[in-house]
Amino acid sequence: MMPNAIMDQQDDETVELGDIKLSPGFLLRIAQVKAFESFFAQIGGLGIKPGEFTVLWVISLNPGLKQGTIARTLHIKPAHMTKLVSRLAKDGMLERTPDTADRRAVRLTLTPKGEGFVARNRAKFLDTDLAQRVALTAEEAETLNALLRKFTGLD
Amino acid sequence: MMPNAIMDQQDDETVELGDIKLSPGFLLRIAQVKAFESFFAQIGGLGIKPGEFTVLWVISLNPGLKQGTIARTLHIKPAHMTKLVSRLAKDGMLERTPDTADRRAVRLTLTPKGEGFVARNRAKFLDTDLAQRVALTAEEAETLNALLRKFTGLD
DNA sequence: CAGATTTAGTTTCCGCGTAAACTAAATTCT
DNA sequence: AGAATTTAGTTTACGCGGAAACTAAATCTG
Repeated sequence: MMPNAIMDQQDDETVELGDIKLSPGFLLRIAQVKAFESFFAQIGGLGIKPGEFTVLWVISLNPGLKQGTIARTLHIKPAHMTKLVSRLAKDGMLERTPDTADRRAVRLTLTPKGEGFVARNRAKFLDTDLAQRVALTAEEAETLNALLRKFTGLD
Repeated sequence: MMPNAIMDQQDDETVELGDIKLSPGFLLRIAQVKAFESFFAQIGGLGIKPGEFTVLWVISLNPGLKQGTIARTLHIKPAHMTKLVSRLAKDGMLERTPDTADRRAVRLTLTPKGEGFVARNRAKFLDTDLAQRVALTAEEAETLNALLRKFTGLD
């Protein structure tokens, strides 16, 4: 029979990706999916998400920073930042204090609970060794990091 | 006056990020945000999203592939894949044809419209030159690509 | 072959993150 | 100083993507 080209296609799992494997955007998406999986596999039980921890981390390094400044730095949109901060405040991780000089602005500081949480989980979240757990050598991992820093403009 | 440590904090924009700049997960997230921005700046007007184009692309290279196989390959969850494919079908980009042998499975092929769309926008979507538009040299961009491919296991 | 299990895909429900509209405060411009 | 504009943050409405429950078909097992 063999009627048309569709029938020639095997239903096996070998999929041709072609040049899309060269697209930075595509590669970055897949890479982030893997990083996410790795993140939750390692510390899914803690009930906190990458963005939330990052905010706590930045506040711990810059106590009293304005909410908007942090949002801009971490590419978090204002509307989302409001909810994220509310969640963390409700969890007792941080405190909002309105700025005395500019009464629109909100300054953020960690509570002792928040400080403890960051200190305790610091190593797990930074997981600079993620790359090692994949196929990269230490040197490759460092190169990848450096190129990503340059790509993102964080250098 | 200068009452407490909070007041020492300047409200300027210099934010200390510390070791989080070494975290692959963090770097990947920022990198992907940038890639997204670049994507929409370049072709936002076309009314299609990265994931959608990628699916069309893969079907064009593998006509008649099963929906689930594509989803697994591209790390798209089944529930999301259903909606994504429905959208593309409604737009007349692709056709679903139930497999004759396995009546649960759905095979996907592009319509002429879909084929034309992929052919026409191929270059814009692959944008291998994204890296160039940032701070990377051609060689660095290639290294970054190679490391991401290895990291993601696509090599 | 009948019952149990697995597999493909869909539907329902929900949360995250965004855009748009809004409030309030600060700043700019005559 | 008073009106217009800008800025900080919140609220509301919504769409995307995911988890869980579900349907239907195929496969496995005794």
